[in-house]
Amino acid sequence: MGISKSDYFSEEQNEIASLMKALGHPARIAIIEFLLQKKSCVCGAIVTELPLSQPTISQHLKELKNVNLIKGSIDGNSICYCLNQKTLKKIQKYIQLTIANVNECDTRC
Amino acid sequence: MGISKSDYFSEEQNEIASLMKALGHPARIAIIEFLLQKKSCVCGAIVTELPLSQPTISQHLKELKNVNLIKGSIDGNSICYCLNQKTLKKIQKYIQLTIANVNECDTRC
DNA sequence: TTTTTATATTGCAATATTACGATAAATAAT
DNA sequence: ATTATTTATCGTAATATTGCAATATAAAAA
Repeated sequence: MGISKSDYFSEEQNEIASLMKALGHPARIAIIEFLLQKKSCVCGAIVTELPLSQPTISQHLKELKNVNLIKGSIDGNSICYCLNQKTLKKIQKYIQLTIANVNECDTRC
Repeated sequence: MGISKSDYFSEEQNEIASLMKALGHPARIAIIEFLLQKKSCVCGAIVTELPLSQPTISQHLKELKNVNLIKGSIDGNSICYCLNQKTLKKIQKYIQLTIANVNECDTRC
């Protein structure tokens, strides 16, 4: 249906899935990487950097903002976006606590 | 358009985005977590565990398999799915090399 | 061989995502 | 005050995702 039954999963599972989903587009990965390099954090610079139109970038920024991966602050005429350390650390921590200790398949497989 | 201009981004950006996208659904997060706990790695067990129909689970498993997050091996009548350590490590490494060293916004923000 | 069990595939409806032109809104510059 | 600049929003078309019933497939059990 295109609807995901989020009620059936834990809050953490839903939250992590939301964050992963937000990172699940190359443009948004590129935005995150751009902000990590801190070349600039002004929206216009991102629009210049990426091969997408201004409305499209604005939409991607909104999605990243919706899950608190970035935050934007008004800076005169323009808007300065920067990464939300707290949320990124949350992802990192999740990866550490789960994925980090995978083992090879045991004999059952 | 629903089409993402993947040609415009780097191979790594596209690959990471694909992996994140595959993790961008609570059911698939739940599947990964289930396999991490290794209660069992047979498909049927996952169907029993999750509140989704068998075809839906099968579809989610297919998506995880498509990006090499899991691999399945035939075990008689059933199929044993297990995590692909290599791919999970790739995610972990990416997180380490990027997200892990975020700093707070500087004076420009 | 027939039946059961386990998983995959097909087909389809509902919804979501992606992209962008046009336009709005809001501040800056002239 | 007018114009330019910057970002957001609206509207819309194209495509993708999600979910499941029905059905197919394939091995196991009877």
